[in-house]
Amino acid sequence: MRGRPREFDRDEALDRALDVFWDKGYGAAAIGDLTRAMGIGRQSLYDTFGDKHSLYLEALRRYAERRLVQARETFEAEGTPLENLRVFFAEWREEALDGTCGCMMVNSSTEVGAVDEAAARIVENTMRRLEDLLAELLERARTAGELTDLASPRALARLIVDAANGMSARSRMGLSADEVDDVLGALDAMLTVKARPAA
Amino acid sequence: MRGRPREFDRDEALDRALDVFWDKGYGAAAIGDLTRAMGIGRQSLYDTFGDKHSLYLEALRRYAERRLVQARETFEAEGTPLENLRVFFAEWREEALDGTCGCMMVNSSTEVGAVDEAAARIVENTMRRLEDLLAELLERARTAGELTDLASPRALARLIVDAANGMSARSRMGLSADEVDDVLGALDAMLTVKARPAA
DNA sequence: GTATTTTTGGAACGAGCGTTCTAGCATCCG
DNA sequence: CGGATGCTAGAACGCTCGTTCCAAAAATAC
Repeated sequence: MRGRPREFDRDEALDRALDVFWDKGYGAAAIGDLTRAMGIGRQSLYDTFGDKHSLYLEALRRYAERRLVQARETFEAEGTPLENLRVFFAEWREEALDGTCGCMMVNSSTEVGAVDEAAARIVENTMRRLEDLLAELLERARTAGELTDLASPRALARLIVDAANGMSARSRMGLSADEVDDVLGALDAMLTVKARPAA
Repeated sequence: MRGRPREFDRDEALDRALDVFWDKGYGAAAIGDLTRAMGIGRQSLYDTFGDKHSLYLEALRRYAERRLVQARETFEAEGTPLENLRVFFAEWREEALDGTCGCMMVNSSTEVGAVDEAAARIVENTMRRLEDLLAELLERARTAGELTDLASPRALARLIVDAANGMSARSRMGLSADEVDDVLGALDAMLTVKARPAA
């Protein structure tokens, strides 16, 4: 007596919804846009995901988790810490040039960050965890003698996160490869420079 | 036969509207919020500013112009280029710690940047001009021998703009002084470091 | 078969929005 | 004074949206 089974894949539908929210934001994504992209009917959406806000939070959590997992995998791959960081930079570069949507968490923080506490907490936690992961990686780089002593690993991690988020905001207006490479090159040079011993 | 004169100051009312848009964004700022903050009636708003979108663009232009003027004044003050840049950092620090709204242009770029072309153009032009001002300042710092040769003035300017915008996005979630100082300190150390001549 | 569940889609509700219209009152100029 | 303009406030329009209700069809389990 289990009745008719669901015809769509829940995770797949959630991914489609994620794409819509990522592109349009929360407010501008209408239910019609969502059901069309997800390939399901209104009632199925409400039965499966509750309401629009719940669906949004679930998509945002999914996005955040995916980002953290990717960063962790990159940071814990084989290779020196600095090499892994450069892979992270390369991934960041590709996303800045390809996608025109920016980082969904940055978008969320400015759109609903002031009103939606649940979303704000997700964004805040994720950014802090990403900062922690970066700080750990830089700590290892320092131990390995790969890192500049210009600033603490924590400070450098914070600068990198801010630069990434800032570029995400700019990526909406179309970034050239030069602009991205300038920023990444400056960061790279900074991280590896050895200060002159005596002024 | 000129009739009754306007009772409110147009610029002042525009500033109040700017505050509302800055705090709530475009979509979440209702006409009622605007008229209440501006201290005028609905009809006066429409007669004076056209409609909501025109008012928003005018407020955004005002904000952008104000930011550019402030940056230019800071950069062209007495003192060495690097001293002036540090004043810029101090102003940036204060805003990141005091205001919880972030930079209005960053907020605009994520909220309406995808839909509102007029707003996107304002943001884009302003950010480019700010980058240019920073690059000129850093160029002068280089000439004066104050600047690192780790990266070009243009690249450093782009990094600074991205870091500022990224911190703006984070400021919505409440930043501690440590977090801000970490980023500013790392940037400062980077800009002034002299690379070791030989490895 | 029956019972149960999911599907789809139409219809409607209710709320909020930007905007316009209207009417009445206030203030200025000539 | 009269004419013109600005202010206020209420009412209404039209639109979009999220959400719910409902009914009929389809697919499973017993």
